[in-house]
Amino acid sequence: MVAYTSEHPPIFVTVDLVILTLREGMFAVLLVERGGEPFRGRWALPGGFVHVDEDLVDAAYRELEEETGVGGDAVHLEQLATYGAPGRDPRSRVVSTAYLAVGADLPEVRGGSDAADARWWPVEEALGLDLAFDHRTILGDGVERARSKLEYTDLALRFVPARFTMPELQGVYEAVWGTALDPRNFARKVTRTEGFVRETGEERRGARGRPARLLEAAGARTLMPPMMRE
Amino acid sequence: MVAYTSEHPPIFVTVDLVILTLREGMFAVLLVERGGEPFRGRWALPGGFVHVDEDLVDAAYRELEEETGVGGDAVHLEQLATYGAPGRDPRSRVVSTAYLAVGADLPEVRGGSDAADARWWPVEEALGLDLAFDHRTILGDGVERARSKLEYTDLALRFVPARFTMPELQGVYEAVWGTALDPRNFARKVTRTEGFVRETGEERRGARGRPARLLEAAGARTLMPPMMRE
DNA sequence: GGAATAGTGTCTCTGAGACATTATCTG
DNA sequence: CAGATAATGTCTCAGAGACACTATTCC
Repeated sequence: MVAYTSEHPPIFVTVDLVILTLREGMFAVLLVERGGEPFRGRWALPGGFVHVDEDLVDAAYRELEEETGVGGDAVHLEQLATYGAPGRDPRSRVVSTAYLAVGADLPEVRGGSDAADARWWPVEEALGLDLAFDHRTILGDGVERARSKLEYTDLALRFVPARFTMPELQGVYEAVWGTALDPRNFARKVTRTEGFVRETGEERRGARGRPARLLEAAGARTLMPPMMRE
Repeated sequence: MVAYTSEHPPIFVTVDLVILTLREGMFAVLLVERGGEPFRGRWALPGGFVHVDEDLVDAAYRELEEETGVGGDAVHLEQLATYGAPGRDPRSRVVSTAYLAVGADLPEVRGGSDAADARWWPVEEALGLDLAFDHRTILGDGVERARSKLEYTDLALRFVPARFTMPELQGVYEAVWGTALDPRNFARKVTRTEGFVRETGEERRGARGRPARLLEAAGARTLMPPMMRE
């Protein structure tokens, strides 16, 4: 490694966020409509520049809070990948580190500091949009990461509140994977996977039908054996 | 996203490489001894600055070739993660995207353009070194990525030549995972995993003992069902 | 023929997948 | 009591893990 000289010109660094949640049982992602050039009027992932003295993950938390109003504790955040092709931003060389955020029932949003509009999109619809920059690729990678992490980690629990029911948890898997699962096999699998969920002893009453028992996380971060995607 | 102003100062971007191979059956990583400050005399991952008009992955290929003399085709390269804590480089703000490289029996190396020395280290030893920057973290992440990708992808085949024997393949798993495997169960598993390996019809003779049949890759990139790490 | 290395079969157990009925609540 | 929703058990099949001997070569 050599000393810094003009041979190694600086590069702009941004973070972009793939923020996933379940809204009314639908797998959804937050997109913002661009208010300025380039790509004015096109939908994009929320994101922004990294400050000079700011860690990448802190920049991601800051953008997350700015866009959703939700603080870091309530939301799972993990690095996805870094996208750095020259020309991905027509203005200048910009390298972007993408983060995946997952939260339970994140709030409705409208507008933003520097965006014309912002709203939740059903993930399948969002994947069909012609997004700004290389955000279609990033979104696809984020969705795939979430889908595969449902298999072998407790990521599904980030899509539901601290207390949840077995049918709600099954709904997470069904919405994110886009498949139907058998409730008998699902419940058996969840129950027998050591440390995944635990009974709270309480029930959720008041709705139609038989009351559902409330569960909570039991602490395991990785699932052995994993859940099977079909 | 706003326009570029002095509010968003540029940042230096580098790539670092975790280059893994098997040398005489030992799981090994390439480290370079730093010839300049900071961290002069400490061991580090090979890496360097990204050029202004160079894609990140191209910078990684370039560094790989500079350090090992091996071109891209022979080596598997994938992005690992990006490390961007302020202060990780004492000189200025540097964000580094790390890549994982895996090749079969990569050549001996000595010295380098900008390094005092370079050599292959047994991975376990390297993990015990006090590496420069945050390279201990990066190395740990790279090794864990390789270990887990042996389970569900054909990454093991990148550690061996195009034609290889069943005991050689088993040796990859044993060296990288650091565990002993049962040859009967191993061969059954490999053989029954659709598209993993195929017989070439040839044998390797000339060594002591019964000749080993030569196998080759059969094309599958992901293994279903996965190999099991103990 | 001896040393070295490659190659293989069986049994048991665990977990996945297919499948329909009963239980408990609200209105 | 009707409608809605939650909860659960059995059978079959596939794959993992434990385990020891035979086959083929070189010297």
